[in-house]
Amino acid sequence: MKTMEDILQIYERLQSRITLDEFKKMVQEKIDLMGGLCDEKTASKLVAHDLGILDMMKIGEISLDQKDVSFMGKVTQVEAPHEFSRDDGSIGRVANTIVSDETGSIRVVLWDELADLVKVNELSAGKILNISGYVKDGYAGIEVNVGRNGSMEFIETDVDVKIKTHKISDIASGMSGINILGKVLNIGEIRRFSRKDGTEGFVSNITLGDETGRIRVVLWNDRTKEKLAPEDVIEITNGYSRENYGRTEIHLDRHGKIEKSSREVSYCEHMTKIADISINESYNVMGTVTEVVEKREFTKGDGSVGKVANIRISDDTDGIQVALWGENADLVDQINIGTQIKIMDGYAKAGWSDSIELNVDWRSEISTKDL
DNA sequence: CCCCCCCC
Repeated sequence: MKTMEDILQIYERLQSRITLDEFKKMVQEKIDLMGGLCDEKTASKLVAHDLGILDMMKIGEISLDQKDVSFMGKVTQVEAPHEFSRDDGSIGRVANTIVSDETGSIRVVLWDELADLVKVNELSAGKILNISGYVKDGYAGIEVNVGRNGSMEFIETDVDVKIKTHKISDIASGMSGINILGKVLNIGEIRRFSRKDGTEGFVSNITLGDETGRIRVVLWNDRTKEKLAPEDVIEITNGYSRENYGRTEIHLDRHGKIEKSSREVSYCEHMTKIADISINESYNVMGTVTEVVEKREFTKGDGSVGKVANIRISDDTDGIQVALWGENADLVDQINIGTQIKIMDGYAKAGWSDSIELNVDWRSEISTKDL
């Protein structure tokens, strides 16, 4: 009986507050009150509404267009709560969790008393929750905060969970909850930096590849401590993406996770023919040097000195201008007309007079071979 | 939350 299913589904969200019998009684009262003008399902919704429960959504439907949302999901990740001081001197607590259902995952931020539930391990991975909160564009994308007017209840049911594993080619700027299985292609140095508040931080980059492409991953602080080697297959969880000088990169901060995996990943380098290059995209290109212009120094906006060298390369489809920036400019000292060049992650931009120029910068890799 | 963006 379909109606009964619908009603039970609505009741699921109320079960921590009233018994099923009480609920059915309230539904009947509602029907009577409406003079028989509404059916059981509608009456159930009205009762739920009267009890302060909003229309329930699937996690995949939650967007910044909503203000307040209610949904049910399974806790798939919990982080240790952090303490902070409020201006009035009191100590606040905040805990981040990831909650998932069969349509997706979302970050749920719990404050104070709710965050304490994580501390005492009452809220842990696998628990099913009914959540009402407000949608916020957080630092790492969309999140739901359960504040004063929100609520969180434990419920006794199960939820199918589909943890989405992304492919590198699917990653666009502004995504959160990014999970990828990939192969480590490249590992950069760990750099230390000072924040405005005087504290110290660490950051490093790796390049990750899968069968759809390659992407730069920025590791922050403790994530830089992971012992990684080229060819390692890793699984990254709960990353977020941002755009940096025109290219999308994935960030992993304290909310993210890196784990080594024994699974296979077939990374294959996808090379693009020069004729297929269009602006504002990243490419891997192979070609022969047909022209070399001496490297030049120039003054940047901040007064410091920059270096650039321009060359031209060709393959069997076309030729293209290439700008070698910074340290890459020194490469012109060892290349000649006829040198074979392989560029990974070059970035095509509009050059002068309608041409396309392939930029080789600090995020690119370039190698040469003399025939 | 870091550092490079810029030439002919």
